[in-house]
Amino acid sequence: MAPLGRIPEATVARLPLYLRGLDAFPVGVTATVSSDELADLAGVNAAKVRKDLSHLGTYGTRGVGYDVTFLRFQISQALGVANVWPVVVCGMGNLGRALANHTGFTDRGFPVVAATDSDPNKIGTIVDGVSVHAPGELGDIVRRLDVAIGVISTPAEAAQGTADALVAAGVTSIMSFAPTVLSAPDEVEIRSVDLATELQILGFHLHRNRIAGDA
Amino acid sequence: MAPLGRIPEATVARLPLYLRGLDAFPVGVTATVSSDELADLAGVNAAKVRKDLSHLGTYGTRGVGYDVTFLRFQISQALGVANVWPVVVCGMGNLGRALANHTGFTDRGFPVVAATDSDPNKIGTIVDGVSVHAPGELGDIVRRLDVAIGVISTPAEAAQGTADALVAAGVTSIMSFAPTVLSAPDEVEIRSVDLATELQILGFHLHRNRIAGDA
DNA sequence: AGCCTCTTGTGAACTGATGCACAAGGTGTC
DNA sequence: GACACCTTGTGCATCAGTTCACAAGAGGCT
Ligand SMILES: NC(=O)c1ccc[n+]([C@@H]2O[C@H](COP(=O)([O-])OP(=O)(O)OC[C@H]3O[C@@H](n4cnc5c(N)ncnc54)[C@H](O)[C@@H]3O)[C@@H](O)[C@H]2O)c1
Ligand SMILES: NC(=O)c1ccc[n+]([C@@H]2O[C@H](COP(=O)([O-])OP(=O)(O)OC[C@H]3O[C@@H](n4cnc5c(N)ncnc54)[C@H](O)[C@@H]3O)[C@@H](O)[C@H]2O)c1
Repeated sequence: MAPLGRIPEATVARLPLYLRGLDAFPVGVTATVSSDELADLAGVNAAKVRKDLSHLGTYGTRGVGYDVTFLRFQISQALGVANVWPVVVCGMGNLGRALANHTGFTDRGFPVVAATDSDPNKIGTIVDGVSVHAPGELGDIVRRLDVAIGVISTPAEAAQGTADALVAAGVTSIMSFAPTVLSAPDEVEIRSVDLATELQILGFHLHRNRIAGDA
Repeated sequence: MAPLGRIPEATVARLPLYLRGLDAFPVGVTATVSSDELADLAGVNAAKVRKDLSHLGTYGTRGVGYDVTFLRFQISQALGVANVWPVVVCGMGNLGRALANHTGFTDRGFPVVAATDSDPNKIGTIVDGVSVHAPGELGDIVRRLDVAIGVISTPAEAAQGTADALVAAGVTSIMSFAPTVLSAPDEVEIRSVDLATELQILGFHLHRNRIAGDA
């Protein structure tokens, strides 16, 4: 019954999964989906689906389920997927190139519009359709291309400096792959994707099971 | 005072950060670190550091802090970082290549020992020192090279099949980049790294702020 | 020794998220 | 219209994780 109140963080993190789950239904065709089905498609449980959707003020129909088209619209609305948020990739190394070359981002409203790199051999080149600039031009790029999100894929040593430059240019959303802690003002949202840590968490469980197995 | 009880998931996820924070101290030199300092280095707060470390049964010294060398040893012990867990990368495209080429993983005990790809032009080649095999050979590879962790960087359509093959070969730890839900037996630990979702979460906050700003 | 300062370890309150269970409300059939 | 059948929406209990606040312990200084 919440018309448009605050949406819990945990719910926000699942909305994209629901949206993706709805891709299983053809567009334009009238269909309904139950919380049970959607739960399967998104890999969560049905109670969570219902509670999450209730935060959107979305009304399904009791006895029937949710109208797929309307639900898609509601979630898109909440996430603001109609917007296009231009992305700048800082550090066109192995990872940066993979990101820039990835079509899935552009499709979902996150086009990579420019890149920076400190390597003189890369500056001025165009990689996968993305032009590479000197780090010093970051401020210009952000303003000129209306960049909303900065991706940090530089070595860890350069990450904080890059973050500072992004913040100085007015970017308030950062996704970082550098294995280091970044500091920034509170209003800047930083999502740190730490793959080495992910592997270490897997390693922890392997280690624990091995010990348990031996005992 | 917990000697070696169950460690909460949230704590496990932070242990690698503490370990990384301790890199700020030179090895072999005697030094102590307070929960406050370590909190800064890991980007969390001091209370969390103390509670987390208390789960390891680690004892710091009141009035002084934690002995850096001993703490490093304790956390390493808990995470089992002394072990080496061989990794197979499934899908040597943009992302797979970046991962295979990344030295940071090998350094931390996660060497990429082989890869698979369905592209006949890639099968049989060696990319960045990693030999690429046909998907059908996955079982052999896992057994022969004692693979512990499977990375899925295939297109989403091929992800479930790849996961099934990994599980059939006895792999119980999977890190997936494919934007899809994977099903597997309960004993298999799957960590899904969904970059498009991460961006959408950033997009949600941008969207919300934009609305708030207009109001 | 006595005292002061520092920092840990932890009980306890609090917060946010999860999952259960069921009444409320809708559909379809006879 | 009445009844049988579904599935939502939500109140409530529960759980995990976070944060506070402080007593207890350790070192150092006089
Ligand atoms: N490649 C992976 O699979 C992987 C996995 C986990 C984490 N990471 C992390 O992601 C980051 C990038 O990894 P990578 O493998 O692409 O490294 P890389 O060395 O291939 O690329 C880094 C790029 O950043 C550029 N660079 C350096 N300083 C810069 C600056 N100040 N501004 C802009 N560009 C700058 C370099 O010239 C280089 O091209 C690293 O922090 C790494 O630890 C990478
Ligand atoms: N590149 C990125 O930055 C990025 C970002 C987010 C998510 N992803 C996801 O990661 C995955 C890989 O992305 P990518 O950009 O590397 O794609 P890609 O198309 O460059 O690479 C995919 C590779 O997988 C191989 N492949 C196909 N079927 C296979 C199978 N059954 N077994 C083994 N290999 C198989 C293909 O031959 C290809 O080489 C995709 O699911 C993508 O959605 C990538």
